[in-house]
Amino acid sequence: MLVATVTALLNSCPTAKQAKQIHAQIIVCALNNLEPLLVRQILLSASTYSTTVAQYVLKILYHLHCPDAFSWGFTVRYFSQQAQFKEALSLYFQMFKQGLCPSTFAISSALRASARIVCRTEGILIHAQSFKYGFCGCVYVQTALVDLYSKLGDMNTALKVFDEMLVKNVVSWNSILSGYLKLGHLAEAQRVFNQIPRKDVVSWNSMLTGCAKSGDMDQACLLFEQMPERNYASWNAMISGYVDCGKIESAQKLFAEMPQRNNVSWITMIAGYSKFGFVESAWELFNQMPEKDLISFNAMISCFAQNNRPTEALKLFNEMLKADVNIQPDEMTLVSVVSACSQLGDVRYGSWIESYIKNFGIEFDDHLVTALINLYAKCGNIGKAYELFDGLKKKDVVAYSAMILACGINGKVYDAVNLFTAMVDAQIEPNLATFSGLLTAYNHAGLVEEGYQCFNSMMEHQLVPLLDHYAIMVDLLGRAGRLQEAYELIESMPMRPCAEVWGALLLACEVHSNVDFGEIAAKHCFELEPTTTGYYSLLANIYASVGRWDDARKLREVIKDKKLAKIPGRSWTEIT
DNA sequence: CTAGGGTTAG
Repeated sequence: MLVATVTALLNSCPTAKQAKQIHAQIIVCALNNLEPLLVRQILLSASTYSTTVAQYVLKILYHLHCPDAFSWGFTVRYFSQQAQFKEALSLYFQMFKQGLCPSTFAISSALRASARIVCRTEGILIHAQSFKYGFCGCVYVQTALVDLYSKLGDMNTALKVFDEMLVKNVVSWNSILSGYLKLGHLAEAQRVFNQIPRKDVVSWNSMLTGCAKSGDMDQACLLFEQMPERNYASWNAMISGYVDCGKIESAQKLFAEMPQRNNVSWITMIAGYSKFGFVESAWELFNQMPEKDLISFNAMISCFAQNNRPTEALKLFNEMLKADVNIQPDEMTLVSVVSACSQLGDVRYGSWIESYIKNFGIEFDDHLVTALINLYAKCGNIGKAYELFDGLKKKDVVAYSAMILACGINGKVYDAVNLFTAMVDAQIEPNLATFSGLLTAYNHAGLVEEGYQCFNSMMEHQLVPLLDHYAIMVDLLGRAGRLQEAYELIESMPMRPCAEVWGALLLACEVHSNVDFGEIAAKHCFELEPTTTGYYSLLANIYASVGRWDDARKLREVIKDKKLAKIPGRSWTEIT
């Protein structure tokens, strides 16, 4: 590669991520035999992208006159430490292809990389190589192997390697412990924990997290009190445990009590608030954060997107791109941004967002593609949605549900049903959202009996219908004119019906000019959402349609008063 | 080796 080409490439690179990938290419060139002086020039220009890369480049240059196994090993380790696991692995295999004998350095780093991104085949291959080169007695290699097999969930092999270790260290103990915890074998983990000769703070934290994840906060508390030393991870694991079991107040209390907070603490709380719909509290914390990083922005953007505040999500996204903040978004950012765009349901966002993704050099991973399916479906581009769906590497329950809904809102009931059948055939368990999509499909097609059957079949999948499912059913029954049944369904609901549910009935009553149920539905809507004038209009329409002009007029008066009373508040939100 | 952010819901 010529200096000019590489330099131009780097200068035109719009994202740090792409720049990093180009670094990787350059480093391979460097190690592969380019003239040192030429490469030096390239690397120095590359190093302007980050100080860590600059430091690294200097070290590489030191060895450059002879790209030997040591340099390669050093490089693999560097990438592994930088959490660039894919790059680390690919470098390792390139080195191997050159016929160079790997060092324990390279092997243990490559194993670490394959453990972190759970590359089964690669990991096992490297294990075989380390055996071939006689490195299986090296503690670093052994420790990495124990961790690899624990992360793969293969505890038999992990234990086999572990038992062969002449010198067991606390890291290998901890790897075994986290292996069992990952599988949810709490009792086994506890047994291992008790056996660890010199437990360190990681051992305690792992055990604590295991208890918290299984919902046993009492045991987690006990461990937290007993542990000889606490670090950030200990406190954060406790906070995260409380958030997971819905005890947001306890989480809040610990957050306030902890001696020092790091970004993980802040983000755990923000995500916790988001989960339970406390958007204002999340926003307040976010603003108090001293050093906001990518993940904190992602958490906050996701909070807005998940709580039906798409405009604020997009606003914050723009905020992070501003020069004074300048944080590069990643796949996860875009997933929330795409979700926000689809909530706004504006066709224009489709191409806007795609060009953004391309400009930022972001990969279209399955999550992002699923979010895009929804976006295109909402914009009515079902063909594009299908195209994306077919291109998915792995179709999971979310992907199927998104596609079923895509068909549902675009009037393709039979496609939706076929997808559902295909999904069940593929042994993928439908969830609540799957049924939302399917019911939506039946609703759009006005297929009452099928919808009913579908609703009732939820029980067969051990699913209890949520508010939304009831809302769709009420809408379906109501539009079909089966108002009595719709009303009875509402009455049979195990949870308190929200305004949306009564609103669906009210709307149906307007369509069918039914005063009796209309009045009941409206009464509930007025109670639940006194400021929404739309419900008053609906009832007024119903009165008008049966000739009760006086009642209709009275309601229109009420609407006028309410609108007047609302003006100050509304204009305020519109300005900001 | 432990702790934080993602997709579906007329």
